[in-house]
Amino acid sequence: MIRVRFAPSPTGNLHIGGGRTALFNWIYAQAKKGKFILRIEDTDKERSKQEFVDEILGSLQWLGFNWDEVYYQSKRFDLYREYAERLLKDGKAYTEKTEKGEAIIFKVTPQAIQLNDLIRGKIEFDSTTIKDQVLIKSDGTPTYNFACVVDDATMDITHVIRGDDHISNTPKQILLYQALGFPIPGFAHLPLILQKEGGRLSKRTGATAISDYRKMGYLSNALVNYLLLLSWAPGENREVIDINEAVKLFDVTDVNKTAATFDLNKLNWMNNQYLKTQDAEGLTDLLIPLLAEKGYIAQDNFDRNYVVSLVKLFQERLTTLNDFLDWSDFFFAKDLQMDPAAEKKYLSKDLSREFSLFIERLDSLKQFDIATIEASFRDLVKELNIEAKALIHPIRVALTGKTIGPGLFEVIYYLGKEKTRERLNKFIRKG
RNA sequence: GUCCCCAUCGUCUAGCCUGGUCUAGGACAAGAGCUUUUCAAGCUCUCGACACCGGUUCAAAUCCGGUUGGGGACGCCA
Repeated sequence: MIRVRFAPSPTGNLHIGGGRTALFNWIYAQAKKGKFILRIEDTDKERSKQEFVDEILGSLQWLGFNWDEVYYQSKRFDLYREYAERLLKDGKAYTEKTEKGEAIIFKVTPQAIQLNDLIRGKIEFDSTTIKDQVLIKSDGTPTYNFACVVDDATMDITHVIRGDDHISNTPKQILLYQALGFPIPGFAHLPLILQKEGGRLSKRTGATAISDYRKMGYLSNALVNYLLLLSWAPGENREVIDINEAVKLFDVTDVNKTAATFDLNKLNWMNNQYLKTQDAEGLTDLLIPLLAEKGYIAQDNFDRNYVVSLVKLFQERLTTLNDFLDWSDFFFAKDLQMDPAAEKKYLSKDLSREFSLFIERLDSLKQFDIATIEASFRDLVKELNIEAKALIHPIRVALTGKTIGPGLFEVIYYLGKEKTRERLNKFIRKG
């Protein structure tokens, strides 16, 4: 039975890199029908915060990485001490006193250490370049490397899948496995995700938290798909791939060795791919709380079918969920937000006569549906002997406040006769 | 400074293990066009890479060595 773990430290949010590590652990567990274990590494009492634990758990759930077991290192201090004392008794460790208390330190003996990485192959280290390792700090808390080894061994972790930045921790940990007589798990070191400017992803140059992407309106399955493509490919030039399909094809040994740059452009593209193919009802479910928050709809009293229709109208042009909020405002807001540049460009000219005639036509329509609206409009421009777009653009701006948006006749239909008349009237000069 | 990892279009990658089928394929971005009612979407096309040097070989993107470049680690942080 394969057992993998994701071991975040609750000293900050779950960031892109952590999410990606969680993804590869989770997907490997799924692929091998093993267990995915979550371990909260909260040994640093000063920096660990409950709010971060909640945030990390929430983000993992949002991403869809459900765990089979969860552990907290802060509850296992006795265990770490027990193993440290065993090493002490075996003469493999020694104590050192400081003002604060007594630390237990592991004695590193000279030897060659070989790591057979599942992704990178053989890596050799010379232990003479490694200092003696603190196991238990003088304040009684375990160090990262020690707690990590004791936990991975006692939790029967078979494969340690983690970031590249842990490669240099691995020989230290292997020494501890050997000293404790624990079987050594398989190791797979994932390449790091870099930012465009070079170096690791950092808050300074953009969003790093998984929750940030959620807030910006990215779909979890799009984000996961994008992250999966950073250092792994399903083959056959496939990119948009269902996670269940990916599970069938995935193996950790196929992961790339090269660090990848996080590219927002491609994430945007990916999100659009998911957004436009997603079921409109499901999308509506995601949008409703956001619309309510904006005050566009009342939480418990709104026309759901109407919202679904609007979602369908915008769906294929959305990059993020938030685009819907920004673009569909004119359907919900009482006061139209007018883009001044758009107004200047399309509504400076007096179109009173054209608008009035169009309103008359709308009013006399036997049927108010998209096709009929369009037919009567086409008829009108023919009669006026003007180009359709010469009137379409100004009307769109008058109705939506924008130069962009869905087709005009859909807009009129869903806006309704009343609002259409009202908004066009504002641009009809009396006299 | 020491140790470690990595190296195909601007970006993500396929190919590399098991040399020849690679005048290196796909996607994003960029540019052009088509469509058109704007913006998207869609479709077509264009631009664009095996870091460098040497070796092995009849043959190297693919194997080996070095150089350069990039990244990471060297805490009683995790």
